[in-house]
Amino acid sequence: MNIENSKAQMRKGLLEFCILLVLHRGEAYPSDIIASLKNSGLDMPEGTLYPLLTRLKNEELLTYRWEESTMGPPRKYFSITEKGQEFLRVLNASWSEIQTAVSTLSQSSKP
Amino acid sequence: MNIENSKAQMRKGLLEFCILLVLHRGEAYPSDIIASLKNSGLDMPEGTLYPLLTRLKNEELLTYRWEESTMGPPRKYFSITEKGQEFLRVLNASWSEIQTAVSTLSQSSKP
DNA sequence: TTTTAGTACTTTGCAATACATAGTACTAAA
DNA sequence: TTTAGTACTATGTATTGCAAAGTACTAAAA
Repeated sequence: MNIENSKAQMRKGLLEFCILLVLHRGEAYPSDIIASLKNSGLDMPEGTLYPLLTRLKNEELLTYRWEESTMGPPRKYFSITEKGQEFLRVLNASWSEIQTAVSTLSQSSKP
Repeated sequence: MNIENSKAQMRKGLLEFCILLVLHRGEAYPSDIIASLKNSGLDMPEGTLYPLLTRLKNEELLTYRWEESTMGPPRKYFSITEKGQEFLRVLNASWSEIQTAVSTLSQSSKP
């Protein structure tokens, strides 16, 4: 059990949720997303983000458009779809339930 | 993307954490643990719990003792070790960080 | 012009893990 | 001596995060 990894484990189930939260604020391209997540205290490597974006796009929760960049290759700007918004609401509800459950487990003491 | 599963995904990274939280309250055998978790809103099937308990025990975060039962086969009563307590503190810190991160992502709006 | 560096997207393969399922074993009651 | 209820164990698989290597574009340096 390596301690460094405990936060990473917890984060894993929240990856899609966090991506959708970021894109809920407006369209962004992958480096933007990674920066936003890092800024909030969550690290997500490229090798994780890109496949996830592709999966979310295939499920029609996200869409994207190409935009030329003067600083390198063109960028894929992703944005959340209406279907994605609906799913985000579900995830928000799930997140609340999880928080409540953990909170309950933390606070209760044996009778 | 099946909606029924979104909560399950989020829960996955918290399994060990929740088991340790339950045992922090006092020793319990697997059926107790499953009942406690269910009572808090988390379902954990046997096929998940037993291997996890074995892993945590091998890492010396848990220990157990056998106790005879009049209602069937003997039970394995698990309890948390000092090492487990320390690890639980780490997990609590990680959990706080995750909550803060998600909260930040939820509340921020694009400038 | 060619090379190098920086940025961005893509693909591949592996290791870890949750968990469904089936199996073993014990007790008590029918 | 079956049957049912409870408890622990073992096996096999599908998913998934992610490291790492690869491709492609632009701009600046040599």
